[in-house]
Amino acid sequence: MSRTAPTVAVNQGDAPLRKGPHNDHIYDEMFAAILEQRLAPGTKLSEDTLGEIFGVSRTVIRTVLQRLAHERIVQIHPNRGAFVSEPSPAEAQEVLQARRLIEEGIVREAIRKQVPSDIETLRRSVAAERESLKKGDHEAWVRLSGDFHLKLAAIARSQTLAAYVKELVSRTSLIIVQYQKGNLSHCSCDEHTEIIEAIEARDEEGAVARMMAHLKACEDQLNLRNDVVKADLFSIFAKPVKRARKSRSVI
Amino acid sequence: MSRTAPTVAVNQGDAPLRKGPHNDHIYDEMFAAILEQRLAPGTKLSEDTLGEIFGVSRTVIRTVLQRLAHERIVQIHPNRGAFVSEPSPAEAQEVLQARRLIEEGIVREAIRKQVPSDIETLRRSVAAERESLKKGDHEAWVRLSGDFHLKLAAIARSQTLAAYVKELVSRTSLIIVQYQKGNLSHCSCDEHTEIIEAIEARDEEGAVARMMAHLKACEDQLNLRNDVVKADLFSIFAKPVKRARKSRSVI
DNA sequence: TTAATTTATTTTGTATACAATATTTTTTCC
DNA sequence: GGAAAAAATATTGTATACAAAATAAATTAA
Repeated sequence: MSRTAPTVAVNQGDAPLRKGPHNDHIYDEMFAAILEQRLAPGTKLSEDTLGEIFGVSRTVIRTVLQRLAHERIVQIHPNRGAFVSEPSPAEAQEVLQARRLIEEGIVREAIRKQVPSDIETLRRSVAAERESLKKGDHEAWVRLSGDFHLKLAAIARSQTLAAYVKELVSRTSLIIVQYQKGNLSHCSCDEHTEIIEAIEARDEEGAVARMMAHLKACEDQLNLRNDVVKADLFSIFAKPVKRARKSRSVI
Repeated sequence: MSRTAPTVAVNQGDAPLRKGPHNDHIYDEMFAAILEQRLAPGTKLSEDTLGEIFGVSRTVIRTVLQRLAHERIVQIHPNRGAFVSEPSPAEAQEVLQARRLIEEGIVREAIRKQVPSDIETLRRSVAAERESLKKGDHEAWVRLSGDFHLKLAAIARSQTLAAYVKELVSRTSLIIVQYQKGNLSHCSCDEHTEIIEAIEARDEEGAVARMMAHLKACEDQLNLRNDVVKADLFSIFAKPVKRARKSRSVI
């Protein structure tokens, strides 16, 4: 109501406007926005607002939100609405653990199933990643560095595992936004390149070790001590005030 | 329209009729029906019909169907409707492969994270499974034999992996319906018991080996030769008819 | 009769309307 | 002024209405 944007903000021009997988387009758009960290964790995703932005009714927005919720990058609180997920430290560790497990399996399978053109595909992906890093295009870099893992899953020829990896990679992106320690994220290009080389050489243990090291490096740049992150203001600025705060406000 | 069942068939009596997680209840009901093999693969899931049965509008049925579709036990064909999934042989192999990978990790983690009461829980689960088998309650047996794997995932303390296992177990149920070779499904109780004992003894390699053998036994009772399954009538009853069937109808 | 075409019916996709629940603002009371 | 209560507003949950597509039935042509 109070928004100033026009009714159709995204769908202006190219799309047939009333045809095809409207659904998928909006999903892709929102998924990319979260993956590329343009939407911060905790952001409220109002159905009305999104409907205005994409020029559709709440019905289709709802479908998209439920899909994103099932992929755990959006959280729906009943009667309260949808929000970009804020993974807890415990959830973050779960995601990283699941990635180690699944991506080890994927690396082993990729070594068996690979054909030469697959290696080419991986190399191009890393090249694009390096390029985006050089240009300082953060959004492209996040997308491409995840893309490497997706391509690996595709080489393992398992749509099932690929779907899980897609989910885990996007959740990892949310985790990094929330818990990254330093300001500069470590360059994954070299690690990706090493993994490619080990896969090409069919060095199974070497490839697995490098993948594990890569995921470990990712985890090491996180601060998952939940006491620090979720401590409330009182425990941080704890001045010795006589009368303690009363039982926390009931809302 | 032509159905004879009354408008409210399931929701008669106990439920508050207008409150709470209506959604979840219908989801549970449909999930159980598919898992327990009361709904055959390929069954059409009409929105109107389901709405009548559960006494709700298509809106909420739609939500449930989309959720089931994301879990891959229902397939939605755009503009055609939702159907109970019919996993292809290739998909079946993917699912079994994913289970081997993920459940190996879960077994290892369960060994580390277990407390004595966890073993009790597992034992009770297998006892119930054995009981249902003795009573010849097929539906309960299917549910309980899957439940063992879910409980294992819970002991590994990973909701993420538990969700994946839940998905894979229910897909396995559909796969067994479609591709089981003999008529009698092999008794998993003993294998489950062996896994429990190895976990309790903290015999990691032994527990993993037993889990792998268990999943292998499951796969071995399947006939995944896609030539047999999907061959059309002509190739089976191939009489030497002069004029071959004309180029297939263009719709 | 068989096949193709047209018409009718059914079913899904989306928008909208209304009810139920949260949230915000205003009012009241101390 | 500040907290509590009440009213007003906004947002989600569900049902319904209508449009688009697919399926089924009926008609026509060969």
